[in-house]
Amino acid sequence: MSTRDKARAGARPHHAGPEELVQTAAMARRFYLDGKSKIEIAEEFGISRFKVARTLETAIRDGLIRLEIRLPPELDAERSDALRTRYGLSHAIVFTSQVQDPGGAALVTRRLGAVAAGLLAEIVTEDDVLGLIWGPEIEALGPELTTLARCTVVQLCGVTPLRPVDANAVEAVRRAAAVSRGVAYPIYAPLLLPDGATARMLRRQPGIVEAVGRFSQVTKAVITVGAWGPELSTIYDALSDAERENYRSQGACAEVSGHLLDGEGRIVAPELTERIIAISFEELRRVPDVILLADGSQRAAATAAALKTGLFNGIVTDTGVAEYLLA
Amino acid sequence: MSTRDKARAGARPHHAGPEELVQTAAMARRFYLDGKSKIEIAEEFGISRFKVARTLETAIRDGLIRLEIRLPPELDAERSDALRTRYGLSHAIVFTSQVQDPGGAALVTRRLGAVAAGLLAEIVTEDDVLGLIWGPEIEALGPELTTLARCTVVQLCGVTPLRPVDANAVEAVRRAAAVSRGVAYPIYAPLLLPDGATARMLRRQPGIVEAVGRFSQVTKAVITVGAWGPELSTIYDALSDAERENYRSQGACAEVSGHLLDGEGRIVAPELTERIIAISFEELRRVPDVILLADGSQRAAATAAALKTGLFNGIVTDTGVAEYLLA
DNA sequence: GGGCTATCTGCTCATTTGGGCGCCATGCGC
DNA sequence: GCGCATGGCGCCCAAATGAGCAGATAGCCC
Repeated sequence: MSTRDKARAGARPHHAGPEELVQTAAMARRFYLDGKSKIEIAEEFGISRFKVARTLETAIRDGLIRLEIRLPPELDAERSDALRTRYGLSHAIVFTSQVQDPGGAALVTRRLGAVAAGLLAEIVTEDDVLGLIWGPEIEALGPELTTLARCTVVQLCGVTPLRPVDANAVEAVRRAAAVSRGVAYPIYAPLLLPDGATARMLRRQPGIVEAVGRFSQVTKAVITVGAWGPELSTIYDALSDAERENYRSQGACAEVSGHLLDGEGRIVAPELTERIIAISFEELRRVPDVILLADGSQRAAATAAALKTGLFNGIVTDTGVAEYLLA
Repeated sequence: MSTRDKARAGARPHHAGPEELVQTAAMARRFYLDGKSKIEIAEEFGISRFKVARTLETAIRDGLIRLEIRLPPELDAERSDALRTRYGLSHAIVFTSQVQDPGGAALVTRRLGAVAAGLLAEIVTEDDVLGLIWGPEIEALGPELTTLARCTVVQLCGVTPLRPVDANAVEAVRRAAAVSRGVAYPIYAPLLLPDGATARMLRRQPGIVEAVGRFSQVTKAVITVGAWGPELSTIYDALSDAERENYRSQGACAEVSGHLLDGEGRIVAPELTERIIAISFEELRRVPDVILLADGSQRAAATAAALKTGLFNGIVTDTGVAEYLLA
């Protein structure tokens, strides 16, 4: 009879009869849903277990049986996985962004905040010291935080409110601490100062030294990346035109925690480092989990540069950026 | 951290974070689609293989991963399987019927013919001797036959054309033989005769004895079931009103191969058996594969009775009948 | 604070499973 | 008609897997 099967089948497509279809479906249900073993199924249908295995195999290959992975629609499992594998990350979450959405940049940032809040709720434990940088993504994160283990929260840099919405700049840190019922260490100081001396002096000020002194204890840091352009970087916006152009000519492409990076992730303008109040790359490198928040295609190249620093083992980003990173 | 998971999880639903969702999705893809082993996956994600197993397990349980079995829409895999299991059949195929379809009885019969033709194409081999009873379902089967192994085809009963469409009563046998390029043994004689003597005489006639003599060689028989009512049974339609009522009072409920059955599948009116030209139950019992074609809810009870004879190891029927049989 | 419970975790061992192999029947080209 | 290629089939054996178990840990109730 099986010989006839072959004869009837002809070429590859193997025109299956109703009996075979129904039987295959039954075997698939038995195996995948009822959890029966192939041996049991073979006995039930009076065939060899190898036949069962091959039947299911070809059924999957021919698409008769399909595996559907249902995920909240805002999560992009495929790109998340690709990103994680490609960049060797521990955490990689890509959420879907409607690229064509016109004024949607702010909306994308809000969704980033929600996803990042979910991630923090998931991975932060009581023993963690959570560090938050300052930036629009962090501000979007704040309101979305609803659950958090009782951890300490440390602000990782000063703030330079330039836009009205920045008024609640340190709000995220306070909000995180409130949600987690933990201790908060905000930094009430500008991110960028006129010179290194001022910055050094400020770092020793009470209320600031408490936070800065805890940089080395941070176990999970959430960092944003800025691109070298207006409204895309807190540092860029705080500099003069001449400085902006100067650094651009030096190849500045991205900004991470107040540090400027070129396209290869190397620090340019080390002198700027003196003038900021922010966690350093050396300190960041000792943090077990450093998660990069990056949204918006305008920041795609900057995100790539940031990843090249090797500082990050986690990323939360949108489809657009992910596609750039995977291209 | 896992302890926090539990704390955060709260009750059963386990509100999963994005990281977990994405990771689960990645593991599912690795395991089910890429064919990686759980051990490999465990190594890749830095967890134990047990954790991988449990993650996938709960993902399936919670519906995050779903197995979709795609089948031609006319086939009802679930009921086919249920029928097969419940009645211990080798072949059970249920096709979907639109019950509310008003004049759809004929349409259902046509679909039954198509499905049955597919089944025969699938299971009949060169070595088989295919036996076909006479009835509306068989007539619907004929035109649908397009592929058939080179088998011998034997008609299993005489015909009593009462309706115009019955003119081509033996057409199915000829058609089957033509498609299979095999030998046909039709029976040009009435199914029901006035008395046993006539029937016995006819069975010895040349052209009839060839077919009747081959009843014992049949390896696959296709049988229909009639209900005890007008237009539902070839025998009923051929009897007089008095006889109909007589047999009804004896409990006649179904008609199979010219034999009347009560609700329990027992033969009533054995005297009628003398008057027919049709394969007997004894002969039928020796046929390895006996497939029942039953369509239309009017025949549901009759089908149940027929199955109780234990003659059948296969059935092709529609959803309505299947539901009755499973109720 | 102290046990108790529920849960998660990884382990051992028996079972299940798949890759690769040879066997056999069939179809095909010579 | 006859070898040869092809594909299905089942088996061997090593790898993969699951069931059940024991330890650990945190939450919880008294």
